[in-house]
Amino acid sequence: MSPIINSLVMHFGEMGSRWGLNRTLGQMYALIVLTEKPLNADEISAQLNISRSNVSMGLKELKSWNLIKLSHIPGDRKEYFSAPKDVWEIARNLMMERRKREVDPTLTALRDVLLEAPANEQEEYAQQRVKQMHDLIEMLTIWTDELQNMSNEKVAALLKLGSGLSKLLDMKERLLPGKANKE
Amino acid sequence: MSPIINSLVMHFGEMGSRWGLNRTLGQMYALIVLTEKPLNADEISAQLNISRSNVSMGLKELKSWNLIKLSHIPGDRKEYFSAPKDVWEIARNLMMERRKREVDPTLTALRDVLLEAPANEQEEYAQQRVKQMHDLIEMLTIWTDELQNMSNEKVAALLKLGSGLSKLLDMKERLLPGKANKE
DNA sequence: CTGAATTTTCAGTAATTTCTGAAAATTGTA
DNA sequence: TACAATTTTCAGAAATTACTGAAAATTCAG
Repeated sequence: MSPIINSLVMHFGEMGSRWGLNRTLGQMYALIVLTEKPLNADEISAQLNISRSNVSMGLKELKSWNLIKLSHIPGDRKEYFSAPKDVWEIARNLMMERRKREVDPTLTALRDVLLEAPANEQEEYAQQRVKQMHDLIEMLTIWTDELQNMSNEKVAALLKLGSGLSKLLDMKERLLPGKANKE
Repeated sequence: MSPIINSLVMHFGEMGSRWGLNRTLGQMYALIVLTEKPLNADEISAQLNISRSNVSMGLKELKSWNLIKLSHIPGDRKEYFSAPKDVWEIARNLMMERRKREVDPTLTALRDVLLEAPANEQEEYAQQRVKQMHDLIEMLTIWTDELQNMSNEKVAALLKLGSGLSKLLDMKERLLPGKANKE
């Protein structure tokens, strides 16, 4: 493996655990993303020195995250894997899956709590905090939905706004003062 | 512990591991956030059935995330802990710390790779992908900086935009077509 | 200062997560 | 359909991470 690719594979291995993945998954995905031609499971297993079965489990996981594409080579029965060529697509899918795993269950739990009648002072306070959290998380959720549906170009434009964002908000406020937004 | 609080403590315990924390940390923070009066380490230890030393380590971690506030009660030598009353502040700090741990090191690693001269075809392809990732992550970083510096009200307004966001972008494009934004 | 109260550290243990090899299941071709 | 190629599953082993109790360090009132 080329030194550059190797160092990135190592790095993403380290980071893998900090993101919801794990070391092997991070390494596998780095290798797949950085390699131009699709790889089969044996190649991945050999390059990363991990067992064939571990690769199989890793690929299953990456599939469930929608992070890899499957392809075939004529006359070869093996399956070949590659990453979307578009980093935006990768980022989108990552965001979506993380939200599904990390945020959605909490939103549900908070909603459930809000349906209960508070039994005393303490619970009243707790519910008030739960309400705040719920509202914040719900807004974030709506936002990420919005990002999902935007074109790459539009998301890119939005991100490029950077510090212009604040100004844009002010402008909007001047043009459409206090106009309520529906979701 | 009240049933409502208990169920949330359990839930955040579960989720703790999916976020960069761990079970105990999630439980501790849920308890602190949902309890109105500041808690001391012994109370936390008792309520959650975890060792005093574990609480100490957890509090150290929560401090490093800027998630808790320290206070004292006159005539009591113990330290008391509470969460910011403002969920935005919590969300902000969480975002900042996660970025520091999960994104910044990667940005650095990607930059380092971009400084190397590609040795062959493979490396050339890899660098091209690294460039894409780098640019995307850098934009995200600038954005989160921007969010850090915005007032709560402004962030709230931004989040509330929800699906109005897309329209706002269009509007901007009409008014200031193609205007470049500096960071 | 002294010493009791409190907090922190840390080596060892417990719990959890990840990884492997062997076996089972699936796939596609002849 | 039969069978070789390939992939998946899964029980146990290995590695990692989290937790504890005991001891050390710190803090602060007297």
